[in-house]
Amino acid sequence: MRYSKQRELVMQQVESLQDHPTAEEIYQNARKECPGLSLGTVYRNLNNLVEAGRVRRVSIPGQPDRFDHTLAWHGHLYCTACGCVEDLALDPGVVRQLLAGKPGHITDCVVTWIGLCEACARRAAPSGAAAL
Amino acid sequence: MRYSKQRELVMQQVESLQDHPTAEEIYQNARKECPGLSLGTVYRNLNNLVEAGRVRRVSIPGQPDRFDHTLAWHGHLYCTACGCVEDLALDPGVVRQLLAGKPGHITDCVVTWIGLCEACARRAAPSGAAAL
DNA sequence: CTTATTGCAAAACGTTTGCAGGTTT
DNA sequence: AAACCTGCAAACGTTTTGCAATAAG
Repeated sequence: MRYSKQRELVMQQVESLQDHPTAEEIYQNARKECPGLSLGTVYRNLNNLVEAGRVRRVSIPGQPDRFDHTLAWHGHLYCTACGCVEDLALDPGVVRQLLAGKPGHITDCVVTWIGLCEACARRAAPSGAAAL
Repeated sequence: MRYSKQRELVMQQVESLQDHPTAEEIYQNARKECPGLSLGTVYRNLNNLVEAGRVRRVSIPGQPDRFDHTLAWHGHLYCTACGCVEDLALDPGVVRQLLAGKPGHITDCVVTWIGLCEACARRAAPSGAAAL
């Protein structure tokens, strides 16, 4: 893979916008530093970086793909209220159990929680009310 | 929700094509019994049925949505070789741990395994060779 | 000099929607 | 008759692609 200003810029954006940006968000931010940048190039470079293992793709059902600079295994919480995506760690024991004794040949396991993030949950049930 | 021939036909297809059909597959099959059926109607009815809780939507990253008649909680294995999607049960203890102690207010948890199904894994590593 | 990479625009893809007409209740 | 549902076709949002021009090695 040959060096390119655009690719490094995309990489930097994924690292600095740590909140799992979409391609569009990366494009809008990167354009400030490189006005001629095109959205197609952002997509192409995100695919390059994912394939090279420098970036992870985060797919949330019904949403555009997001991109994550954290390479270590983790899951994501998608908040249906504010739309944010938060990293959620998983106990190593649970991860082991998730992968153990499965048929076939597992190469990856994606875990996504759907619900409200902590801030939105607090907003929804203010006065210390029980939150399921 | 008012009765309609088309909706019941879509429901039947999800039940009889038990291998998590896509909207397109449901459309192609249902058209044999109802030639005038349109793809838009299939999508509209799948959305109705999902909203009514009679059908579950299965989202696999980078793939068109699939639909599942099994309502009980379970995960899916997506085979990158043949493209099939298989149900995979999860130990109730693991499910409890997946949901316990999470911040916010979790309403659902999606678990998807990526790899090879049993048949494709056997094909890839024939003579009893170690798999992973 | 060779070939990866770019910007652009068009197209692909899965899915949704507006509308006029047909069905269900 | 009122409300819902349909087929059709156009539109949508996201992502990919073909191309001629540019930049990297």
